Amino acid sequence: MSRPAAEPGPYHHGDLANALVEAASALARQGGPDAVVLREVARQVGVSPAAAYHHFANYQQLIQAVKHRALDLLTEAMRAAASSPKPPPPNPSGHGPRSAAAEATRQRLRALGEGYVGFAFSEPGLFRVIFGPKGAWPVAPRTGSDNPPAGPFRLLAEALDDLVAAGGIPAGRRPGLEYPAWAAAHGIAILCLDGPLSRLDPADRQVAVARTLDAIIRGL
Amino acid sequence: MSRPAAEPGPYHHGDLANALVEAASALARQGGPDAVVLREVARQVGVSPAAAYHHFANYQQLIQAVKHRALDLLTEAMRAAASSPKPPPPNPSGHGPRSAAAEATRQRLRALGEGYVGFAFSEPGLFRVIFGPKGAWPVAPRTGSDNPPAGPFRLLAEALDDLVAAGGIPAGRRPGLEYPAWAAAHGIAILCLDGPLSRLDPADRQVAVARTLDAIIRGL
DNA sequence: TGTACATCAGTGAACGCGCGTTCACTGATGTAC
DNA sequence: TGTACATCAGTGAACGCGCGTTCACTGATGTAC
Repeated sequence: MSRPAAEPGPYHHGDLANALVEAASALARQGGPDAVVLREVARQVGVSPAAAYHHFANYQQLIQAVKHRALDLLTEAMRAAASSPKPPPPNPSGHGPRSAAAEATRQRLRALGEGYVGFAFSEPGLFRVIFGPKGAWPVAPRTGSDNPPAGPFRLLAEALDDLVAAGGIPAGRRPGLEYPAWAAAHGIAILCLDGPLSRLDPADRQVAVARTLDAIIRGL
Repeated sequence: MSRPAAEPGPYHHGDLANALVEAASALARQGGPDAVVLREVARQVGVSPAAAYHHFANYQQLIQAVKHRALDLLTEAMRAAASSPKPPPPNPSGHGPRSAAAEATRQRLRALGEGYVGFAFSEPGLFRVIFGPKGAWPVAPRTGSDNPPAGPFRLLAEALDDLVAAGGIPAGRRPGLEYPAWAAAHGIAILCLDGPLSRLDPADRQVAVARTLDAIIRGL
């Protein structure tokens, strides 16, 4: 873990604040929230622990910055997953024909979920920092808020709005649908990551995720 | 936190192992995993920290016992919620009539979910211990296992089997349905407890839970 | 029924660890005259 | 153009904390004879 400290650079670092956040994020990637230790962050940058206090009031501010950064990455992962074109699956039996527009939107919604869960699996450390106990949430997402902050919640809300517009779900059922959608994706992610499903082998895990997204989209 | 130590009892406690687990569980109830501190547990019981080592090999064994106990309570809460009789809700519009047996089973499934989430809200400390990072999971729940260990997972699996038997879902869709059901319940619980939804006021939270259970049961 | 003795279940002090944070300080930088 | 000086951004040592764990010990218990 503790590499030999970087060779001493110039006395003034120049951009220590960013360097600290960067190093802290790297530690978070590898080891989650518990690995984000102020002293170790300073060590990585090659600076004394006290130096950090010229740029952050305390530890909370540092971890908060890491959290913010990780949340941005999660948002970006979801956006990328949803915008990469995917062929629609064969029409599922038993429910008759559906509108192509609705099906496409549903597919995009599913891709958002896959992006979310995929990020959790590919960046478990960052995912744990985002939802871990350290640091507060920037803004409380609220249904019906006129302008929710950009992020996973807004992407989800917009996709659901689109699905209503495409006729995929009755408008009367729209309010509060973010909750089940988010809960399902988050639930399967966290159960597989840190919960009792963490012992599933990758194939079974894949199945669990697919079943979950299938079911929740069917149920919206 | 640290009350004045209990008055010294007899030199030999008599049932220190149980007393330690009990005290540790009480701390867990109030403060979650982080509150389960060996030294504090010993303090509560009125015994030196070293005494614990005559009954537990190490801290892991102690927290494991607490986890086990909490898991039993969760199981019991679910069982109780599912067995208390509830009148079926008015037939939801739009999907035509359903068999009464299926509807009753669906209702029981929902009650299981409510029991799960209700436990998370009424015993957040214990819930966090169950799913927290400390201590390992007793047994990995696996779909298709012949005899899964008693617990939430088995209750869920049985209810789903019953729903198939009652004709509530096609048998072909049964495999792996535990995952979406569990994920949805767990997801909404953990998002409301420690996640970004923790700022919802109780009424909104109630709505979020209801929507989630509605959607996932509809989607199974 | 009494006594020696092995065993069990406690004590109290200490160890080593790593943390976030503070303190008085000093080296580097840039601006006013 | 050079110099005094305020300000900024580092240093290194230390503080206080609480943790899990170990150690040599001692008091209580129960069993064999």
